Amino acid sequence: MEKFLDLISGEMKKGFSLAGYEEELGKVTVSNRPDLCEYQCNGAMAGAKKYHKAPIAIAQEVAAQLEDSAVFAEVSAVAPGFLNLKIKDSFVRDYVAQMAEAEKFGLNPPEREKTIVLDYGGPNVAKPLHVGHLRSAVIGESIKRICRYNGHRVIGDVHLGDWGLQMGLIITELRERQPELVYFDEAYEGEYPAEAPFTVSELEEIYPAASGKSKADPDYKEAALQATLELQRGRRGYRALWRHIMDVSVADLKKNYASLDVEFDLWKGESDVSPLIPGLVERLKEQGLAHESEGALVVDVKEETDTKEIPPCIILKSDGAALYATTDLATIQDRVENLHADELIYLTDKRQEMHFLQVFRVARKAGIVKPETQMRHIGFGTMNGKDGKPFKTREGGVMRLEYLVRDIEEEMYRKVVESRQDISEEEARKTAKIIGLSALKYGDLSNQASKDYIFDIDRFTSFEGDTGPYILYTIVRIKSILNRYREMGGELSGLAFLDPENAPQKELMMQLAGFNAMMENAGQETAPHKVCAYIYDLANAFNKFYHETKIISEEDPGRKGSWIALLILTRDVLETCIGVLGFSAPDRM
RNA sequence: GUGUCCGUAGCUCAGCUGGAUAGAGCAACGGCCUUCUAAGCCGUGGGUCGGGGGUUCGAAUCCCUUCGGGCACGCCA
Repeated sequence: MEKFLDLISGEMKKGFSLAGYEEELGKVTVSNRPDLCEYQCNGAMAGAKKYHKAPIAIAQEVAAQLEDSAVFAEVSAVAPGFLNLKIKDSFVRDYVAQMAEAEKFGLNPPEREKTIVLDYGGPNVAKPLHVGHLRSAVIGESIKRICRYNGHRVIGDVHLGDWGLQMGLIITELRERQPELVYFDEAYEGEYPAEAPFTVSELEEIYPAASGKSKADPDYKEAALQATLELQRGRRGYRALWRHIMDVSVADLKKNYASLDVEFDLWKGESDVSPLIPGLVERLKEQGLAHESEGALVVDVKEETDTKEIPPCIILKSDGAALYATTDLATIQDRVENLHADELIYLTDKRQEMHFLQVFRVARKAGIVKPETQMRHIGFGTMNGKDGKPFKTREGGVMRLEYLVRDIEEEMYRKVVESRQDISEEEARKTAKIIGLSALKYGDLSNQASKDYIFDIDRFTSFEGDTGPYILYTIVRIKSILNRYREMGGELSGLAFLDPENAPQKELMMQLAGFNAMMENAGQETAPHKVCAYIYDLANAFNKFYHETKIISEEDPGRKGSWIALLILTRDVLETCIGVLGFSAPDRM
């Protein structure tokens, strides 16, 4: 469906054209003076210079051409040259009615469907998720859903950190604690046990213990490095242990991500591409891109237009080991060759910008990606506490994601029980979980991803004003009316939209009409906060309408039916939007 | 030091491809529940858009400069 603003602009352009002006001047925007008009066009002022004419005169001529417009109820030229517009009720009504029938409420499919590989998550195995992983998961999940809704094929990859020194550390620590395990017996040739010799919580305790020791004891660190190397070279017992660590850890990670309604299509990691690294390094050497510098193998990525020094991208350390950039390049190769990615999007902390700039340049220079493959790094800001410094627990440590989610759910449970006496324990728990997730996610997503933001649990759980729970509350209100209507024998299908009868109703309809443009834009800009801003406006528009209109008690079946149709559409649009944001609404709250 | 992002109400943030009186939420104060969920609605107060200069008929928005802050700048990820 053509977008609402484009239709209006089209009509305005006709006006400019008929009056003898360039039609591009007829671009219409939403009014920034709602007291004066619904939409506005500033083209007369933009054209004044070109046509050597007073803007107000141009505006008046254009307005005169649009007197009998099927779109505008009112076109007035106002000093110094604004065109103030009001839309015909019937035009708004028709658009909304079409939207209700259309697939995806009139959102157009993309010109070209892309395969996008979205890299978000990035947890290290054997380490619990903490609040630092929250933004990546929440923003990434939403971008994935927004792009999918816009008609693209999106593959989400968690991209585990599963191949580094941390694995060697764990193996070394296990060996100290339980040297009798068969995994450490090099002579052993039989099958290894199916059960892991540790639990998740043990694993989570082992890693920091080992990490601490390696810092204090050089011999211990040497042992860990050696274990890492042997693991990577394929020592049987170590590979078996690694498998256990992965299984135990990934199961736990999946559980944690699931509690956030975050779901990855692929659980790949650094280890998956390690076989590709030797070939990749050879290729870079043969292409003459990689050369030795200060003992390391590097690729220069400087460009003439750079405004700053871009250091070369290190492919192999001076000890010959691969590092972050190397596995990322191998991963790009894998994603292009095996997943046929047209676009690669990475979601990480914005501090990694330089790293991705370097990696992307190497990938381009070496032809690892096609010239038309897009690569983007979306760097998000830090989550700070109320003091403006990186978020910490009261004790000063990093907060585990699990505990954060649990605390928010507890607080929500308290509030749900407080406001609803008739609720069962089970429903209260379930509802608290849903509301808690909306609070957490909306709180994050409503800020621009690239900016740092203040993470304030008290504010997010207060759920007044511009919050997730406010959106859910609005949806629940609608559902409640629809339920009542149905209980009274009302029909939910075959309802016709009528012209809006008052300003709040028209405002609500115009908000709805902006859906497709908003969703397309949010997709192009990978900007979940635009979806948040939209549903907040939409929820406001609905709540104003709600207070203005008694629906259930309305006796005229036509009006009532038309209002119900509007409610259904509002509910569906709101639920679609929170769906792409990554949360859902309960039936009651 | 170089680069980069940011600085908007007491607090948290929108707005930034230039347009009319700079918007929300929280906090403060005042109204609205016999009637579809008051987690709501209506209203009041609160701003030299960090400072200065420039471009423009018009600047929070574009350019320059200055101050303040975050972050990044070769073998971590």
